[in-house]
Amino acid sequence: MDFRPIQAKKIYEEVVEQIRQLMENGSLKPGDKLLSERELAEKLQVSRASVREALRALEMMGFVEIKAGGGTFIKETSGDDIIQPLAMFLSIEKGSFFEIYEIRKIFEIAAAHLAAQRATPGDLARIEENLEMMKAAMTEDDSEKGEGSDAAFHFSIAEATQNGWLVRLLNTIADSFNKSISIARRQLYLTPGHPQLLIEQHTKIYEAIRDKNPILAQKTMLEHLSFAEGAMAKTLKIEPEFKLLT
Amino acid sequence: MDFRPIQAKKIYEEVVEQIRQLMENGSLKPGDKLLSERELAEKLQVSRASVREALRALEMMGFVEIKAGGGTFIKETSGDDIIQPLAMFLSIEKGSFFEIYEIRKIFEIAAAHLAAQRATPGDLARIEENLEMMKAAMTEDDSEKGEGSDAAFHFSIAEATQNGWLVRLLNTIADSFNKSISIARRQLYLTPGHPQLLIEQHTKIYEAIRDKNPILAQKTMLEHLSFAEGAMAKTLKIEPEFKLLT
DNA sequence: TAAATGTTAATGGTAAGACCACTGATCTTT
DNA sequence: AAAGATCAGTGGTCTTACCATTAACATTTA
Repeated sequence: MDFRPIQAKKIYEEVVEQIRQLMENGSLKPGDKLLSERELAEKLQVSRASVREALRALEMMGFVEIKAGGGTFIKETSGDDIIQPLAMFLSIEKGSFFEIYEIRKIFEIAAAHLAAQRATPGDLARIEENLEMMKAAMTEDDSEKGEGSDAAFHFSIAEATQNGWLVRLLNTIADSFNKSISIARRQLYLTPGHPQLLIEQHTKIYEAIRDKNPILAQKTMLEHLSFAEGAMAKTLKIEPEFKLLT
Repeated sequence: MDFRPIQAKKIYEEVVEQIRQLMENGSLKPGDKLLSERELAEKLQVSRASVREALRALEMMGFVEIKAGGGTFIKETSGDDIIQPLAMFLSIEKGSFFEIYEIRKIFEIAAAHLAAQRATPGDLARIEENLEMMKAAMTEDDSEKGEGSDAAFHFSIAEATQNGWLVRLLNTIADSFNKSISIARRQLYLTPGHPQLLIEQHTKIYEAIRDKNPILAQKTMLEHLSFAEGAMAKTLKIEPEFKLLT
């Protein structure tokens, strides 16, 4: 006999699917207000609890925003939050320091390369601005400001690639990463001589991008990241598992 | 007066947070069985519905597996599914073809580079095996088998990097991507002359990795991906927004 | 008139109880 | 010992009820 299993899909998944399709074909646009939970339950012929579970799932994935007492709305900027689960995972998963950092290196190197090809004058101005802020932070001996402008520097380079997805992914990885090793990162700035080195490295990166030299940009970025990796690994007392990306 | 707003965190978020912390500090290990929904509700002094909403969220993010009638378990291989929302997003978001493909190129090129440095004899054997399967698929004119072995070929290269995270991320992106453009992908194999070209390209990639030549590996991989991108864009009638990654 | 205030209906948030289908282990029968 | 029946436990779903918040409307007040 050629029987096929009876459909046993969970109800909330069906609800998610229907809403997803409405978003896909454009019937639901960002900002739109969804039917109330009670109305949805009635229309779909399911309990309100099932509708709620579906909306929870969509909320976690960043597709809708639920306002208590107000209603449920299709979220405007889906995309940034899509990767929230990744951030959560990074807080749990231990011992993959070099694996994650390698991925970050892959992204950042590519970003530097692309930025050198595509950066607009406005992009360059932003990058330089962040670089100047780093220098100011050093002379003021303000390590917190230093870290902030450092992150902003890398962010502005990612933006210069004109690839929104690259910006989102790189940011998620870098943010989660910086959080999970904040101690080592702090140490990176407090070690005598390091601030000057970091500024030199950042300056080289900026100049390569400014001069529209993709190869040099990715080379200087790699040198910078490898240096930071080594310094932080030292603080964390970890040994690299294999040869670094070159 | 200096009042601060009362914390009005949603209950299910609190539940998620508590479970997350238990996973983070190791009290909950992969494979462990969670308390039943009813027990959790009693221990946490919340309703079962709230517990269920929390478990739904954890399920969507791939941290737990819920078996009807069996129980809830901490998932073994969290990581593959972490990015499921990404797959859903790709089905909604239009017009980011080149952005996503660029990210895929970044990953694949880096993977080829690293594979050439780190591939073990076993890795090389697997890569070659998939290459042979592609050739067989071509002589048999089996386009489905061709696509499958093509994906397997790229997967085995990613595995050869010895970086589990790279494998996971690249797979998620490549899978979602291939699904969303399955028509164009099919066309890629049905166009006269293309199968031979694809095999030539794959062979060059394999040889570069085998000869432990990272630079050549990433060059041949880029050529291959750019060719595929151009062919698929033609089918989809899309024009690149900017110069391709070089 | 216009701003502040009170009212109210709708909405999401939570709780409690009930029943069903499925799972897995135990017990019974063969 | 193997096969089948039994049964307690679990997630899946539905129903009902009440609370807290929101936003729109109506009212009062300066």
